Amino acid sequence: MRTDERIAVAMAELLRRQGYAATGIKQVVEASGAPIGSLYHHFPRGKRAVAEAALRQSGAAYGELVASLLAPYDDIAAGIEAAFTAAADDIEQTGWVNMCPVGTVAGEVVDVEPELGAVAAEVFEGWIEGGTALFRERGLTDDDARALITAVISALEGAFVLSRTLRSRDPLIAAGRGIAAYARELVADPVVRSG
Amino acid sequence: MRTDERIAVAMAELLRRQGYAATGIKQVVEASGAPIGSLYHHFPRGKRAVAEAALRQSGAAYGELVASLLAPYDDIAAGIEAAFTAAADDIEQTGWVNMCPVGTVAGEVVDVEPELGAVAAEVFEGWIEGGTALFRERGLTDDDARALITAVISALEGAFVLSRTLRSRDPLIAAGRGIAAYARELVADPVVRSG
DNA sequence: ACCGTTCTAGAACAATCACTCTAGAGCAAG
DNA sequence: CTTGCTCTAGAGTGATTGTTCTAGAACGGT
Repeated sequence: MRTDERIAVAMAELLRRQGYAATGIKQVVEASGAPIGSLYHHFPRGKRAVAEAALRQSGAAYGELVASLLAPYDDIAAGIEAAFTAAADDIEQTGWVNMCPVGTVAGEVVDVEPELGAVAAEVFEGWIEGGTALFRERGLTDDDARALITAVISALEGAFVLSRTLRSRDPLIAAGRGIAAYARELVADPVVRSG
Repeated sequence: MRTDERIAVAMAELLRRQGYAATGIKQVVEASGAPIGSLYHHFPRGKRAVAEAALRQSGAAYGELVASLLAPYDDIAAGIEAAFTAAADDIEQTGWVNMCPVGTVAGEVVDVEPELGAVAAEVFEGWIEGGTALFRERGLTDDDARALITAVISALEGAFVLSRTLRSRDPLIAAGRGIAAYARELVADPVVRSG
C-alpha cells in the first residue's frame, strides 16, 4: 500500500471514532507510521486534504458494501432489512464503532469547513445515484427509487448514531423494518410525482 | 435569564453548528457575554460540563417540540409526515442549520468523551420513552410504539445530516414518507413480538 | 459598619494545535 | 561518480487550547 493511502486509511479510522475536529495530525502520523514530513509531502494542503481523501476512500468502500448487501435480493424490502441487520451485527461485533466516517464528519463540518462538506455531499450523492439505479432495476420508477434510497441512507446514518450511543441493536433493526415497510408500499403502489 | 443558562444556550448554539471538539471555550465566553471566570465558577468541571448542560437543555426542548408536532394528529402516519415536513421547513428557513445538537455531538463523542456520550444516551432514551407513550395512546402495542419512535428518531437524525449536507429538503421528506409507511403498516397489522 | 459568600473579571499558564523548515536518504538517468 | 528528483525524517514555530489564579465587585445577614 502506498504511503498516501496508508495515511488516508489511518485518518478514516480516526474519523469514524472521533470525528474531524478532535483528530490531530499527530495522531494520524502515529497511527499510519508515516512521519509528518511525508504527510505534508503527499498532502500539501494539510489536514483538510487528508480528511477529504479519507472521506472519498471510505465513502466508495461503504457504498460498494451496501450495494453488495442489497444486490442478492430480488425483493427490495427483504434486501433492506438484511442490510440493516448486517449493519447491526457489524456494529455490535466491532464494539459499537461506526462503520463509516462520512455521516459523523458531515454533521460536524458542513458549516465550518465548506470544502470538506462538499466532499461529503459528493459521497452522499454517489450513494443516492447508485441506489437509484439498483432500485430501478428492481422495477421502481425513478422518483420512487430515489426517494427510497434517500430514506435508506438517512435512516441508516441516523440509526448508526443511536445504536452507537445507546449501545443497542434496536435502532438499526427498527429503522430497517421501517424503511422496508416503505419499500413494500412503493412496490405495491407506485407513486408518480410531478416535477 | 441566569448566567449559567446563558452559557448553556450559547454552547448549544455553537454545538449544533460545529460540534463539540471544534467549539472553543473562548467562543462560548464571547457568544454568551460571560467572562471566563464566571463560566468556571458555574461549571467547575469546565467545557465538558457546559456541553452536558447544553445537551440536556436542548434535548428537552427538542423533545417537546417533536411531541407538540405529533400530538395534534390522531392519525399517527399523518403526524409523522407533518413533523418531518415541519423539520424540512425549519432547516431550509434557517439556512440549513441543524435544529438540535444532540445527534451531531453524539456521533462525535461516544468513544472519546464517555460522560458526554452518556448524557446524549439519556436524551435519546427520554425521547424514546415519550414517543412510546404517545404512540401507545394512539393504539399501538408497547413493542410497536417503541420500534416506531426509535425509527422516527433515527430517520430524523440521519435525514438532518443529509439535508444539511446536500442543502436539500428531499432527505427529510423522503425519510418522513418512509417512516409514515411503517406507521401505516403497524396500525394495520400490529406485530406482537416475544421478549 | 462589618463579615462571608457568591460571582465577575481577565491576565497568565502549560500543553497542544496545524504547519514549516532544513537536512539527508534513496534511487534512476547520464 | 554526479546530478536531479522524490520522499523521509523530525526539530522547531507561532498561534490557540482548556484551565487556573489572583483580585475585587456585589450582596445579604447581623
